[in-house]
Amino acid sequence: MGIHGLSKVIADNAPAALKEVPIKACFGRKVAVDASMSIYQFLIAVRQQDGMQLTNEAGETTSHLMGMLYRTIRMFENGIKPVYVFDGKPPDMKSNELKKRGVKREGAEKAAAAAEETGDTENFDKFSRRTVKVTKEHNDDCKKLLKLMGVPYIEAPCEAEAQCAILAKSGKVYAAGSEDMDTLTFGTPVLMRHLTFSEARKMPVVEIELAKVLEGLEMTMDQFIDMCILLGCDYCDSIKGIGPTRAVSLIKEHKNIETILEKLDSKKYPAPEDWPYQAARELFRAPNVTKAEELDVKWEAPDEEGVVAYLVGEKGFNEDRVRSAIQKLIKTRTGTTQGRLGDYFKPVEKPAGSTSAAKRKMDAKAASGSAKKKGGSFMKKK
DNA sequence: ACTCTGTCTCGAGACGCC
DNA sequence: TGAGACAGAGT
DNA sequence: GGCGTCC
Repeated sequence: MGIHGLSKVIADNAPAALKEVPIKACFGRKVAVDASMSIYQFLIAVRQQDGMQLTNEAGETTSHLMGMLYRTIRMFENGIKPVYVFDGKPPDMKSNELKKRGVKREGAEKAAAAAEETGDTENFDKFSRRTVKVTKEHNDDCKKLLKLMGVPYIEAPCEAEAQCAILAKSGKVYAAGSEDMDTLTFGTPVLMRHLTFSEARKMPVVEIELAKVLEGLEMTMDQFIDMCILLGCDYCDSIKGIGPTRAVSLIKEHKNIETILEKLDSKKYPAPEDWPYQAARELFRAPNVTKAEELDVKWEAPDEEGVVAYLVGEKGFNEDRVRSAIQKLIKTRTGTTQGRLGDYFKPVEKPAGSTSAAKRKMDAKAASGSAKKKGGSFMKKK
């Protein structure tokens, strides 16, 4: 998934585009998050010692709900307001890629079954994680939970990453929150990575600014898209023998794939047969998305009893834990907690023109960074 | 020397008690 | 699925 | 922070 090696290309060629963001500087931001990707990660990671997913008594998986509940609350505690974006129908061009994944998954399923047969828990654990597939049920479970939590979600017509990018472009949200670098290729002005606020694994939130990526690479957006296709995307093959280094220099020299194909020695570097790079390019330039203006994104009060009825009543969660989790969520919306964090609230989510709060206690680097962003794209707050 | 490919490895959530 | 380390082949 | 537990 994503663009092969793009994150390294950016780190090497446009380091100024990358910025570690202090957690406090995230406060008040709205972020579009790829729901299916999150669910996928939870299904892989949330396991018990024997490698089995968490389930209720009926045997229904609950790993994804567990992850979604706690991560979402943790985001709110840090002032991040997520809007989750669910995948729609994948584009036809992705079917090759999806087929490959399906084949790999089948292999993993056999290996996992064999390991389970022989009681080899280590290998069962290893292979069963590779069999993970996000189903409609997983998605529906999470939509139900999000609705009860008062967290908005969007059903994208096609790729969630593209929809996230549009939301960020329009200013409905500040950034796309994703690990997937192709969100940049879809044109999100800001990509936030490692947006988990995990205490244990201390991974700093990293912001990538598209404008600075292009600046560092000295490319236009169209050139950047062509470079991403050369690096390797989900939609078509790339040219054998062209890796990150040559991809960057070829685009810089020739500006687009058409010219590269003219100039490149096709004996040394033959392009794939019937290479549909133009169609891939079109998917990045004009992806199938719902216009941001047509979307209503609102964060509402959580329905505590509803969440309890669902997670405790249906899914076997511990009631005390769920209630205290929801209390945390409620607290971040109203009351004293917001006051305490208010220092960081204004500078980030400003209505047009209020610069009064520009003063805060952050290190100079961070301060200049967010001050700049502030001027960019923001919507009125509700 | 540099670049790319292939193959291998590992890790992939979050909480709370200690 | 990706990201890093490595060996090996190609330019 | 490490480690057992969540369901």
